[in-house]
Amino acid sequence: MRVLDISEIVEQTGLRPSTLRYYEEIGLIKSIGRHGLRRQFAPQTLMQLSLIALGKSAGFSLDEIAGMFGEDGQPNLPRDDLKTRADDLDKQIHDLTVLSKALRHVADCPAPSHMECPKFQKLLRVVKRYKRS
Amino acid sequence: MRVLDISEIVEQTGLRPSTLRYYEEIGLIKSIGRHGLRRQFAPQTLMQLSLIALGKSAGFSLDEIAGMFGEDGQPNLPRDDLKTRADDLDKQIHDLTVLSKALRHVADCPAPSHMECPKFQKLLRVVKRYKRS
DNA sequence: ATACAAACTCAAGTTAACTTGAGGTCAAGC
DNA sequence: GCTTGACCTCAAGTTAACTTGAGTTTGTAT
Repeated sequence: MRVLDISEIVEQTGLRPSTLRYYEEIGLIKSIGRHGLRRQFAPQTLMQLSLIALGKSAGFSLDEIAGMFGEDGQPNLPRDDLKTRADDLDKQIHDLTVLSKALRHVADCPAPSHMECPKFQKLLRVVKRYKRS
Repeated sequence: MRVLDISEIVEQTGLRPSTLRYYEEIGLIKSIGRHGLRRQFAPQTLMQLSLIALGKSAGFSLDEIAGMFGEDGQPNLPRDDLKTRADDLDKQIHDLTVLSKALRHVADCPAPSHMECPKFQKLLRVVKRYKRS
C-alpha cells in the first residue's frame, strides 16, 4: 500500500498543509507514520477527505463529521442516524431550491420593486410556512 | 402601519433579542424608532428576517446578505449577481442531493463495510469528479 | 560535507456570528 | 410615587475552523 506525502494530499485535494495538520490534531484524520519529521498518509485518506468535503458542504461541523468515521477511518454510523441526517439534508435541499428559484425569478422580474411582485410575495409565504413546520 | 416590539419579533421568528440587536448593530436590519429605550420595528422586518434566515441556510454570510438589501430594506441586487448566486446554489443543491442519496443508500446497504459496497464507491468517484470541475 | 527546500512544532492570532454579564432606564400597574 | 419587569448599553467572552509566524529538523541533491 503506497503512502502519500502531505504535499501529494495537498495537490490532490486543494487543501492547505495547515488544514491537514489541523484535521489530524483534532483527530479527523490520522497519519500512518513519519518519514523523518514528515507525515505519511494512507491513500484511503483521500477518500476520507472527499467525504469530509462533502459533509462540510452539507453543513455538518467537523465534530459531527468526525463522528461519522470509526476508529479505522471507515465510514460508520447507525442506520437511524443516517436517515435522520438524510432527512435534514432533504429539508435543506428544499430550502435551497426555493431560494434558487426566488433568485432566478427576481433576476427576471419586471416589477419595479421585488416586493410588488406577487410571485415573490408568494415565495416568501412559502418560506414562512415552511419554517414554522 | 403597526409597529412591533422586539418581543413580538422574538416570538414570531424564534431569534433571540441579542441576535436582533446584533443584526441591527451590523446594519442588517433597522429599527424604526424607540418607545422609551425600546426598539420599534416595522412589520416589514419580519419579511426581511425570513429572507435572512433563508440566505443563511443557503450558506451566505451576513455580510453577503446585507448586500442583498437596498437602503430601504427592499431586496436589491444586480441581475448578474443574482444569476451567479443561483448557479452557486444549484451546484450546492447537487452536492447535497448526492450526499443525501449516499446516506440513504448506506443506511440500507447490506455490504459488511461501506467501502466494500460498489455503489458507495461509485458515489465517491462522482463526488471527486464533481469537485475537480 | 553542505546547503536547501520542505516539513515540522507550538503558541498566538483571525473571522464570523453571536452570547453573556454587569449595571442602567423607563412605562405601566398598584 | 414606587416597584417591577422588560429593555437597554457596552465591553468582554465564546466557538469553530483555520492561519500565521518564528524558530527547528531533516532527506535529498551537489
